[in-house]
Amino acid sequence: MLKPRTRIQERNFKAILEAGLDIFSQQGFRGATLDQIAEAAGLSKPNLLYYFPSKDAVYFALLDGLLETWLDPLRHMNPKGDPIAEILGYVRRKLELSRDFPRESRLFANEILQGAPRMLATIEGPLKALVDEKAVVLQRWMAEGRIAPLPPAHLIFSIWALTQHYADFEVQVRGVLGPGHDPYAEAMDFLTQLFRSLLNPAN
Amino acid sequence: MLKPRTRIQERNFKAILEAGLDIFSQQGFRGATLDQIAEAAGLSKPNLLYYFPSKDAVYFALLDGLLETWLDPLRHMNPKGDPIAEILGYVRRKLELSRDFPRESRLFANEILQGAPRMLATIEGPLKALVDEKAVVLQRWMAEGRIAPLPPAHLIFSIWALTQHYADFEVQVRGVLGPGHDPYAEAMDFLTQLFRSLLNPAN
DNA sequence: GTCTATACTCTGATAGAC
DNA sequence: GTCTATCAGAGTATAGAC
Repeated sequence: MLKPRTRIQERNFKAILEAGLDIFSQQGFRGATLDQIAEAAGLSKPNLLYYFPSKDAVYFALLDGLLETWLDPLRHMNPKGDPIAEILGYVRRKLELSRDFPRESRLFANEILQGAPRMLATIEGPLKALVDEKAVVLQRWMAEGRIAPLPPAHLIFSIWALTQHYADFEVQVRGVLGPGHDPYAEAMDFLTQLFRSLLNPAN
Repeated sequence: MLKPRTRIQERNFKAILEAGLDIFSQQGFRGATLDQIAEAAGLSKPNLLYYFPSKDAVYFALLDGLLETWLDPLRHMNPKGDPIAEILGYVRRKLELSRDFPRESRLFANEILQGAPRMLATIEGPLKALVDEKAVVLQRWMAEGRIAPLPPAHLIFSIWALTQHYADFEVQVRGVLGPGHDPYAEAMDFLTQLFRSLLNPAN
């Protein structure tokens, strides 16, 4: 993969990644074609392949660039903060990611749906490690009676599932709600209420 | 599409649908190839096309056959039953669907992720109608103070998101949990607790 | 750096022998 | 009913002119 040096290269490089995100997130890896990506980027197909040596290279570049952004909110959960506030903050940031970066969410969803052929190592490595680390924090909060006792990994799964649903199944959400709704604003209130009652140690 | 008449036709017909489910659910519509499906079904490609006139025909046959099964648990929610028991029963049946038919769940997920090009009418028609109908029931239960007041559509979304996550993101769930777990059994307990606390009218 | 032309492979679908 | 052979089109990637 080329390292961009000039201003034109910089611009084309970004245009390709932007177009790739558009197409890959909607069609999956195999469904996307270089023709579509090149056209969306405003380049010829050979020119696209001047910047990236292959279709795979574009896809990998997208996956790599995204992972950090995606894991960041969980990393950000502070073991020394107030448990409820920290978890609700995580939910909020994760939902904002779904709202502001739905294509990125769908790109991941496609990859996982297909059995994560290109990300299994990441899932079983860094992702599992991060979840395990945060599970310890959650369990301490539970042991101290500051939040209700729950299986920590499944608590994290529930946050992922509920927030990503609004990006990954956006078509369905909007179709079922009909016009005149703001799905993400409504989701924010609903999820706050959901996790408040779930985490309440009195339950 | 051929109507199966002999025993052999019956068997091949089912083999094709079974193989199609395998491949389409993993690769999405565009990613799947007739070669893959034919091989998985133990037939030659031309022979497959003797039973179904096109790739689309196989895909549509799968979508059609599934919709009923998928909507059934929600239909089954009884307006005259006990609210908490009815909703928890719905959660349980939906989770059992994810456990017993994960490929079907992923087939739908793929379709929705790609913008539901072949199912938008169904979503905005029958599916929306069913959700609207059940939303009325849920709102009555809320008005009567038998469950906590919540946006009904989002309550239903949360059931879909939380149960389907275990099928659609199974690779991730298993990868993060590591060996020695029974994701669905754990999910059943967790989701029961989650919806009990969420629906509790005292909250 | 970018384009035209093209090589080569894969894929959906058809023809026709048996 | 099933197979071999094959077509037309789309797809990834490369060569080479400018």
